[in-house]
Amino acid sequence: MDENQLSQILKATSDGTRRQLLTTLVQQGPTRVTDLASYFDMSLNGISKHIKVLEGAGLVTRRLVGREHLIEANLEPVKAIEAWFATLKSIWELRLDGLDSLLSKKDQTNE
Amino acid sequence: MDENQLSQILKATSDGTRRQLLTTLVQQGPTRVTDLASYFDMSLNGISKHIKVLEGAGLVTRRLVGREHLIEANLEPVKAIEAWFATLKSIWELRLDGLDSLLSKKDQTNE
DNA sequence: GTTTCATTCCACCAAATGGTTGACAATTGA
DNA sequence: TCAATTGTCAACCATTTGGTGGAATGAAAC
Repeated sequence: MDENQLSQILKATSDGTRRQLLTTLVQQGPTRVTDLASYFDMSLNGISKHIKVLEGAGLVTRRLVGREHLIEANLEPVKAIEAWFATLKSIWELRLDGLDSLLSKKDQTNE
Repeated sequence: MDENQLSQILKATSDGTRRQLLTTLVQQGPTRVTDLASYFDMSLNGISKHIKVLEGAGLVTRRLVGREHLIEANLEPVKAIEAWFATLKSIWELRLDGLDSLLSKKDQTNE
């Protein structure tokens, strides 16, 4: 799991506007940049930049059709987040297990 | 699910140093700020600020014992991230189901 | 071929971020 | 009592971020 990539994905999703963009894309399927922008009270340029960030994180792909850019959601990278969290949880439980066995050992030797 | 809180959690975890801090805390249990800082090539103040960010996201709690601050990991907020992603996935599948039924309808009417 | 449409690139701006140092308050221990 | 330890706060700095407007590019339509 690439730390840098994980940072990119988390940072991309940490912005509310970008999460809304993703939600819209997931609901509507491939959508033009202009149409995406129409849902937000923001300049087209602003949305374009947000899309680039999502694209950089792999959360979105782009398909050019004539002069239009069709943007499509790709949820696969979010799995990296879940994997990271799962690792963290497993470390957590490992430590707790260690504490448990330590306690029961103490119990056996009556310390 | 509070959007603002979700942003805070994602932003807090989007930094590599803070993720390492969390990992260390999960491995070692409650740890003093100075001891945490010793693992990183960074000033104590820098670590202190990172801890504040994690604390703001609820990913870490603080217990004062004399002059020492014991920092402890709290993974519960990360569930909000998983919940958000689960919602996104369900919306995704909902749309695909819609497409499926549309296709099968077309199929029935032989269009 | 000119005009219109879709989008990005560039330059700019204000605010947030990640880091530093130095001063300060509280607790500890000699 | 007095010095050392633990940690935060405040100020500062460079960089990144989120936003803007305007020029440039490229395809489409008339």
